[in-house]
Amino acid sequence: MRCERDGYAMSRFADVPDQYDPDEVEDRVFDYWDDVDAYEQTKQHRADGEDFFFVDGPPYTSGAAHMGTTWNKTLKDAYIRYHRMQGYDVTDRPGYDMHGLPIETKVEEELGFDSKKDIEEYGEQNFIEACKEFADRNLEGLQEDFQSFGVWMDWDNPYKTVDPSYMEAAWWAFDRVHERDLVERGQRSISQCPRCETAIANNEVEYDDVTDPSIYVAFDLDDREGSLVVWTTTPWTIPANQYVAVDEDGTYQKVRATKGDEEDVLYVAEECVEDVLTAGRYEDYEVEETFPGSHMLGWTYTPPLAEEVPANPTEADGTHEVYHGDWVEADRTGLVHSAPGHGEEDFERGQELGLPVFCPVGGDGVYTDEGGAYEGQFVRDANEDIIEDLAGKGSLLAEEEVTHSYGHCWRCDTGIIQIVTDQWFITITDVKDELLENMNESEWHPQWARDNRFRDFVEDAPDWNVSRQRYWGIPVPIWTPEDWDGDVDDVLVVGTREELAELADQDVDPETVDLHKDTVDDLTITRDGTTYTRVPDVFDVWLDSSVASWGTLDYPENEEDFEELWPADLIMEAHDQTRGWFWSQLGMGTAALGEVPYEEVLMHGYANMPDGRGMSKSKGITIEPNEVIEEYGADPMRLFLLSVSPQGQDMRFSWDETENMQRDLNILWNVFRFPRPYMAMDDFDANVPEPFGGDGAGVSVDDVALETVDQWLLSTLQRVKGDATEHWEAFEQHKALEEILEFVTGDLSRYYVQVVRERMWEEGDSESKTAAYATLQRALLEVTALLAPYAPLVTDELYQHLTDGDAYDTVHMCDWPEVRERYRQPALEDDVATLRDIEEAGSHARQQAGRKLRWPVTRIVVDADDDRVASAVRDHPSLLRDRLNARRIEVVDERATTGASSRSARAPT
RNA sequence: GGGCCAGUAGCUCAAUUAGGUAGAGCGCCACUCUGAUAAGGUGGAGGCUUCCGGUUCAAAUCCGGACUGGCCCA
Repeated sequence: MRCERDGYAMSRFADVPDQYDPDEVEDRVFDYWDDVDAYEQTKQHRADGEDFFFVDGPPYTSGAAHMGTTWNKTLKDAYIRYHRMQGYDVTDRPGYDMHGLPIETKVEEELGFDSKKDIEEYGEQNFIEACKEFADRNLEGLQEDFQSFGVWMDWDNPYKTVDPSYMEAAWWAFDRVHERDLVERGQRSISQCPRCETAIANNEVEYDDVTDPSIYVAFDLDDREGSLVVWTTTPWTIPANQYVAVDEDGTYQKVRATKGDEEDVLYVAEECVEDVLTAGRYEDYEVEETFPGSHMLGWTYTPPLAEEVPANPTEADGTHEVYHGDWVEADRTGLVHSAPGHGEEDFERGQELGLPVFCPVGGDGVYTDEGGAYEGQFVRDANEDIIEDLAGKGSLLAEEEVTHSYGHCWRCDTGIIQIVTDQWFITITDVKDELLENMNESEWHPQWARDNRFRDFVEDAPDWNVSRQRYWGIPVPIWTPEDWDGDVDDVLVVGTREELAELADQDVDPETVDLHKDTVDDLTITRDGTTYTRVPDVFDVWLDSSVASWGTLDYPENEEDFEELWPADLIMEAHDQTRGWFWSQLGMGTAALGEVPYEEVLMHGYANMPDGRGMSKSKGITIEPNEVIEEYGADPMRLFLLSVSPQGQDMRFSWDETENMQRDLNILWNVFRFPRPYMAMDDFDANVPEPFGGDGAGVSVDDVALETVDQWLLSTLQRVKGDATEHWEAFEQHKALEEILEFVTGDLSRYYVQVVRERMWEEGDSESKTAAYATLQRALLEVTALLAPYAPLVTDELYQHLTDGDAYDTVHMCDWPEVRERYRQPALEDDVATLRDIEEAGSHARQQAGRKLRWPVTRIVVDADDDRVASAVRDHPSLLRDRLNARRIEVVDERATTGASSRSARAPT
């Protein structure tokens, strides 16, 4: 038994503050939770329940919780609480995504770094340490943020993607993927951030409008008069030109054009002739020939910058020729300058054609010595020289500017460049069918998210470039032999710390080894006389969270939980994760284990501003969760967040609705407070049934003579519980909330309390009064439990009062309220609905007649238009009589009266 | 540029599944009550259902097209 704690007195029916003050409730309940270890007790309480494996999508530790993460964690918390109340032993380990380029760039900013050189000078180890500190700092902030609105997860034991045990989960998975022959090293055209000097994934590219040169260039044909006209916005790729692509089915023309004394013969697509010649400021032209693109295949030309860039393999077979390209459209000129060393399509077609890959640009965006005349220049800076050189040779037909959307690094906003480099891939395109099959094994809410959005993404997904040329990440666990020829079968992939210790030439303690780059880079492996060294890359940070479903269980270090729990029963994230975590988990799960690692997905939306705009911290367009908590409280904020659909649709934050939620909680508070003085006076022995943590003693609704309205309330409550449960099971907790709140404000407050007030005022012993007490007690207990997942703080305080501390230590240990069929009386619910309508009509009549409710009237005449109305009145005469303060209620058959509408009541005679 | 989702009262949402006069709660205004009073009661204002076309006796709903917002992709 508890008694008093820090002024939180529990004596029966006493000390309930007059008003609902969310701030004070929060203070009291947070302290109380600490005092009684409410969270630990609740978990312990369900320890023997059926397992429910929820996996937390780890938020990235580069900032504070915003409204989106707040909504996300509130949803997770509510569903975890609901499942616990349903008896499940729920896995609730929170996670944090702590590696990656975003943190590196923030740390670089803090340290005032501009490039990789600064990092190298500072020292890899120091830099990694700084990144870890940064991530840890933010993690602490997030933990506090999440707890500030009552989220119950295992805060003492979060999974961190930077812990060796977690990193090992990624190594293990990658080893599996390698065993399944899905790891490949190869050249690909990738997006490269020249500032961060690393490859970035397509989904890390952000598109912004920029102004670029727009040039038309003539490539002189070798064996015939005239030139091919190509168009590009990246003059810096001209040095790497290898071929020109046309559409073999398109229509092209040979045009003889003149300006002044000058005469040029140009080849362009028919549809583009007009525009090209206008751009080139030609005065006149004549079409000499019209033919399909196929006619031009095999024509050769001399690249205009051959002299400036001698390294361009001009002599190689098949270079500087015209080929067909599927992607070519009659846009601009209809002939596409192609550089297999840069563009993705250019590269792939070039591979098909067996053309050399010539990329004279380094990872920093600077021309290498292969860049010839442009060596040492940053590509964008070289544009000017290149355009000038082209003009000098008479190859520049036109120079304009164009504003178009262009890819930028998601972190540092530097314009990306396409270059071909060696990267490590997981070739998920080899298991595309399996991915699609596995995808269908998972159930999504809403379903269209899977069948439209996600399917499209999976179908189009290219191989996954998992390597990054950076520092703060999980090192790629590949060791390559000296003089490696590039065959992946010859590399060593290390799957665990144990294995690393066994293989490494140096002493490694698997218990304490840190797996970060600064540690493992120095480790070598010698096998059969050959020394292997680690590749320098780290993993794409998306790979980190892709292994969360086993990383959260510390697998492979701990095998037991994995065997029992995996795959996840449920995950829930916002719709941006279709390309993110939903995808990376499916990809990694399939590649490593052949399975999708989650069974159910709840995909919610984004938290937008009240006017519908997206929130943006950098633009200062945000509403911060702590502002809302300060203004209206944590419970009201949660109630609002949980009052909107969690299925795919964006939410507009609403201050008004949050205020309404506070108002509704205030009504609940008032209803709860109302009977307490009377109960105290009568020393009412309140009952707390066992599912609510009590011993079942005291006066329950089964021990008293329930009156009609009591029975009605209990019946309605059963309906609400039934509906609420159905809504929760369908992942529509917002509909459940709406019904519960409607019950509280509409049924409990507005009707039941009004009806039973007079019974409370009866002096001395009264069966009727006791029945009302028991009914209210029961209804309040159940409502409190129903609202516990939504408003965990205030409901716990109400619960303490309702149980007088003589039950569980927290409402969150209660079972989810069950429907009791024996209390159901649908006919009575209908009758009372009718009576309430009549009462309303009666009140109206009184109002119009100027007779206040305190003045009794001798009779009220109900003009019934059907039998059900008539019988409702006849079956419950006293209820209506009391409500309308009439001596007599009469029902008149509709045929006997005229002019009155149905269910109307006439006041007074 | 392409895909998906959304657009209904001041706010949050119903009604769209199978076309049939657009509803609720809150907020607002007026009146009222006063033994839960930041509660309760009665009445009221408030909508060309984003816009434009089409199908139909009939469209918020079905079809086509725009616009706006969100996410994703290029």
